[in-house]
Amino acid sequence: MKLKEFAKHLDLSPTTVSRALSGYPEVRESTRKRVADAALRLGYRPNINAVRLVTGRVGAIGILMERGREVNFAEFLSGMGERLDGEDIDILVSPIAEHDAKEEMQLFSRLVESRRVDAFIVNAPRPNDERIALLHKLGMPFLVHGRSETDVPYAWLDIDNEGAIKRATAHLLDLGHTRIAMINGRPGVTFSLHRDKGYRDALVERGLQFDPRLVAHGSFTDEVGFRFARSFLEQSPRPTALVAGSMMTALGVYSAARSLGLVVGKDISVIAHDDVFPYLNADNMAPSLSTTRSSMRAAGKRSAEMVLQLLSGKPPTEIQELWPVELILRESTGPVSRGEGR
Amino acid sequence: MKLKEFAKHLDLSPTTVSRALSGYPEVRESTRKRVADAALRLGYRPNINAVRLVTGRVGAIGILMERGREVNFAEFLSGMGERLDGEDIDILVSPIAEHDAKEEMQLFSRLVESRRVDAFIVNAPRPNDERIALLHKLGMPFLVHGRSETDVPYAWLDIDNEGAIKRATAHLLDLGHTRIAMINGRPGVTFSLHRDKGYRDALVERGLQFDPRLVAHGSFTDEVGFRFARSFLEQSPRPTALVAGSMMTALGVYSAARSLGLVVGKDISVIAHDDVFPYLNADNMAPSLSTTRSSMRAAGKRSAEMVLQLLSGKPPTEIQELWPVELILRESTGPVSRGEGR
DNA sequence: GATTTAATTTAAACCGGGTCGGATGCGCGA
DNA sequence: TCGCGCATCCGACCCGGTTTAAATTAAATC
Repeated sequence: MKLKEFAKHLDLSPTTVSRALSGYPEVRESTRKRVADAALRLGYRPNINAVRLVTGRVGAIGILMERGREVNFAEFLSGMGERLDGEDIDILVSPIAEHDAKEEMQLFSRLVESRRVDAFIVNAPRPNDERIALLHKLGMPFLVHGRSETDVPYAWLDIDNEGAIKRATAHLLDLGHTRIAMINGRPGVTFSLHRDKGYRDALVERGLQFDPRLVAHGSFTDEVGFRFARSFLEQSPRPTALVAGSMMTALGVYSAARSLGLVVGKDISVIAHDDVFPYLNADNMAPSLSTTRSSMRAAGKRSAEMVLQLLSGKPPTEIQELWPVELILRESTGPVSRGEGR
Repeated sequence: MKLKEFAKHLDLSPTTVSRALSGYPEVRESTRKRVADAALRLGYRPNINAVRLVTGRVGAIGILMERGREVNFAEFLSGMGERLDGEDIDILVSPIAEHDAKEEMQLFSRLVESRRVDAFIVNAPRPNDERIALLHKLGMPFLVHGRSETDVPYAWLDIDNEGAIKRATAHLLDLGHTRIAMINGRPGVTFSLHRDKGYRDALVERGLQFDPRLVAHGSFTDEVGFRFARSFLEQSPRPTALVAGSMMTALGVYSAARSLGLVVGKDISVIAHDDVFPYLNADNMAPSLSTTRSSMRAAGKRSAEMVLQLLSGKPPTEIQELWPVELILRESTGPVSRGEGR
């Protein structure tokens, strides 16, 4: 059913019908009601492509899904959906493989320039992220989930990675641990840098020296967690505590500890960062896992909200939020055991 | 830059330019080249909304992301992306909460009727799934990931859940286990039903009786795995083997076993279904986990391919695939230990 | 060289709505 | 009664391309 036919049914002009449905004030209330009812009854719905052509809006927010970041990603999406439910805005996901940087940027350019979305969400930015520069140059509204160091003014939502890891590390120090290892995220991305800083600062404040052999970088998989944890735990002297970048990493760490006959929470304390997945709960691990916690879903929801603000014209520099991170202590952390530590 | 301006630059009519870029045969090769070069140089790109309006195609495949199914979902998406890379087709994700069925269907109807996508992928179908009926009624092309029992002819891609679980169960029986528990997926969805059938058939073929107290249904989370595994393992006589619906479930099962002082692979054999996540590897678990394995990513990739076939006019009934599932034995399965079993 | 035929190119008609700039009609005060 | 303002409604043009049908040009045939 097209607008014209539909309007004829109602003995009205297409103009009036269009306005009635879009809520313009110059339509009599009774007329509007009549139109709305008929639309429902006859199942009329404006052709979305026509609307988009004429309004210039696409009705979609774009987001890239990088291979290897799928875990948190789904939760983030889900959060976005919560907020976008009812708005007439879709989420357009472009999965991209981890090509080399150049190829990735090309793909990204194509995506942005083809204007299939009204705004973009950029994940896991790096300092001076090229993507941010490009989006800014092209005038495409965007929100960064995370932060970047750049001259471009931009909107962002980030969690306090630095503070979280600093606090976690400090807590382990308070428990008497002095050799604390960390399995961080991929090298180069801002959040990994922030976490590194938090870790170092905590050490420095206690007068301890940073030991590069105790820090590793990699993606958030059990594989990486297992491998690095093994190599850390085989060092001598052995670290007595370990900060893990994600729940998946922690699973690998637990396995590694077990494979070496070490008891988590006693021989080795573990704190991991938890994005709060509905399918993997720190409380259910054995022993239960101490975590720095921040809901990825909540971040997704809030991000959607912030993008909407962006689209309604609020300046990017007024759309910036830093979220605190909780530290939740469970069984995986304990005082350094006798004979270990300093 | 609009088509008209761009054409003027080239001293050609918009028609010819449009055709040159779309690869129609009635344009001289030299002309086409000239146009293509200029397009690149001047950065001309057809307005996507205009193209969509006139062609009637949207250039997007829709897929619903149900809360609670996020884990596998991201992998599936990623696979789709692999195939869709280069095609001018986006993935439109609509996250939906688990409302009541009615509300969910309404949302679904809105989504489908608004024609924002060219085709749909339906996940986790039930027998006689309403969504399938609706899509069929509306003439919207769709692919079902999984199967449904319905009169409607439809395209689908499914893994052989029944065969996989039957084989897994049979293997456990071969090892001497007679009390085998199963933590299946959500009740009501087809794949859970298929798995139930595989489980029962394996038992029946060995002349064993089905015991409803040994089967549970729930979503694929560690929480569910933990809870059900505990309750199974506290039964007397205790089951000596357990089939888990997912990797996450298995994590919960491992925790439950540990919390009861039972050794996986010795006191209790475990086989889980593995969708193959890059971040969670059955080999890295301690002990390593025996699995029925089928790549969700591969399924996503193939699904995208099948949708493309659908869109190019191939009849749905010719687009149906059942994938076999591997059974991979690792350390978590072993013969029933002395004193246990029958 | 005139006539066909094939190869290119183009003008014009859409695709299906939104919205600007008037119409139209009615009530009210002077 | 006339003029004016307000509440409603409508005609026509525009969004930016694709595609049909027709025109133009080049190549082929006799």
